[in-house]
Amino acid sequence: VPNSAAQNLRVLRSRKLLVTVPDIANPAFAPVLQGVETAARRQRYTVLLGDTQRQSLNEEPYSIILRRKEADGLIFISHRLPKDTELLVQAAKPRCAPLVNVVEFTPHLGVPCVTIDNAAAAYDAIDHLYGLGHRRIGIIAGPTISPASRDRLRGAKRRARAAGAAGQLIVEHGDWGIPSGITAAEALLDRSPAPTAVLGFNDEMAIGAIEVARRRSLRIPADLSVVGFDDIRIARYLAPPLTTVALPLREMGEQAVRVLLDILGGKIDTPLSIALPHELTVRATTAPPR
Amino acid sequence: VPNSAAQNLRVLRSRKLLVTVPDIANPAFAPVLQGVETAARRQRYTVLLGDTQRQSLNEEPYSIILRRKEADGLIFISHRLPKDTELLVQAAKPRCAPLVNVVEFTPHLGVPCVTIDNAAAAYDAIDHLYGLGHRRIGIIAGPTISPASRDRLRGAKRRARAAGAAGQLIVEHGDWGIPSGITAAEALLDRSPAPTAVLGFNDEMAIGAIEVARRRSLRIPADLSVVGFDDIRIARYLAPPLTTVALPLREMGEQAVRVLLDILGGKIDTPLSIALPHELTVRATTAPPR
DNA sequence: TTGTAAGCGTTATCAG
DNA sequence: CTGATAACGCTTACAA
Repeated sequence: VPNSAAQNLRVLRSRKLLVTVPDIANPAFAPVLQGVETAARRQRYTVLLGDTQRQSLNEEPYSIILRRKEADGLIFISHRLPKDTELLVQAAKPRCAPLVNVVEFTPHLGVPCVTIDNAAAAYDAIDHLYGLGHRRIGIIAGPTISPASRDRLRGAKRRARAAGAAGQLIVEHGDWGIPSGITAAEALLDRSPAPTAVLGFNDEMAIGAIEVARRRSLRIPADLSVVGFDDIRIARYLAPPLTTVALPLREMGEQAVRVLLDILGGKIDTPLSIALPHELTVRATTAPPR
Repeated sequence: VPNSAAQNLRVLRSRKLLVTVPDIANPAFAPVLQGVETAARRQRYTVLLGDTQRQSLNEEPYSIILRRKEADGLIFISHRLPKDTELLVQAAKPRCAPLVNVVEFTPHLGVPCVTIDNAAAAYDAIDHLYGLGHRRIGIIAGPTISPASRDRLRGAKRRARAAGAAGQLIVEHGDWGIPSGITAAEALLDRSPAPTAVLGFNDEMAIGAIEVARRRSLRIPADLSVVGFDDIRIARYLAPPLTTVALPLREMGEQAVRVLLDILGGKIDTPLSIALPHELTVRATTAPPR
């Protein structure tokens, strides 16, 4: 059995892919990781894992990994290029640096990304609520800096404008975590008139909204409808089961590996970004308003 | 910036730790991974991730990684030694091979492990239910082959015997996933007399029990009490918030790294296993039986 | 077909 | 203290 370091040194290639996530404990990222891991193993690559805990500071050691050729490429779930990787992008011009974003980016900066059509997805979610008769809708968006969140906001507003009700859309921003969803939902429900429905830009923040409803003894969906984003594993087991925009998370991870290996293989004819289909999954947290 | 492969070849050490999990999407493993990642980075190690999807077949490529010196050591969450690593254990005798188990093992086979006192933890959970007045208790255990599950079963039975009610404990086995928890809970509640409380050996199977209660219109905790294990992040946000035995998952990951690095550093005076404290976290799924 | 040698980028050693 | 040199284990190219 050949020694890995010697082999890597000889061929100048590590057959390792670095994956950085903002927070492993976010249940939406696990399927992405599974997809990455599966696709990587199929191509005889292994996965180096980095958890940045959403701290820019924690990204630095990982950009060093790339520069040390400890990994051949990087797949990152983040709303920004990891610290110090701009250099790599510049250095690789006019070709692609071996970086691929999943989930959080929109086509941007010459960095390939694997996403969904975020605007259309949010449009669909709001459309569902309008179809049920809701007009005053609260949105728990992600951080204002997140491209995915911005796109979703754009799609949501477009649907509201189409109904001539853009002013009826009220927005709060969270950080994707449950506690921030709680805070945002409190603010939303304190408005008057209060919204009859809340759309969270991920399931965790939607869970925050459900928690606030519970605390205020609002029945879901009778008194308040809730829609999430992602379709994490427990979404269907919440009480009541969560209506949510399902993302093909696992496949997004697999596709990210494909794109990255294409870049590494020198196939520059790779499209710069891939949008996969989403699907509104209607369960039991949405109903007509009273 | 020095090249990693050359450096590794020169010093015959990769500063990488391989971590294999049976299923990344199990929310209990994420905090363990975070602990491992944090502790590893602190010691300037990086983490190679492997997801075995509970398939013995998928373990093989990872034992090769060790043999190729692609990683210096292995932390594994599994009820068995990964395929082909028995060889490493034998080869290292009488010293420790660089393998450490987290969460799933009990002191066993000369493989160091980081666990909790599983028997005591289950004893405490059953004791809580007895204290509330429950006598007929259903248990959703893990696979019969899992050492952790066996120890928990032993502790639960000890508490039941202490109350002279060992026969009142009824057991079904799941595979740690929600669907298996549903199946097991169905079987439990079909018994007559039906149990007034259910203890799941992880939170996901407990969620399965809650789901069955919902389907049968049993109110929790009025008609059925439920206790889980792990204290995953969403446990406190379930409706009602889940009573569960909290495991120090993150710290278990950190300790596993410490033990592994001690082995790698040749400190053979390392204790062969570490048991960390658990804590029964009482929330709202438990109450006296009607 | 089989075998031999060079060199990948470090670090550690040893001589100046 | 500074600078040349060998060796880590493999792959590949080339010669026998």
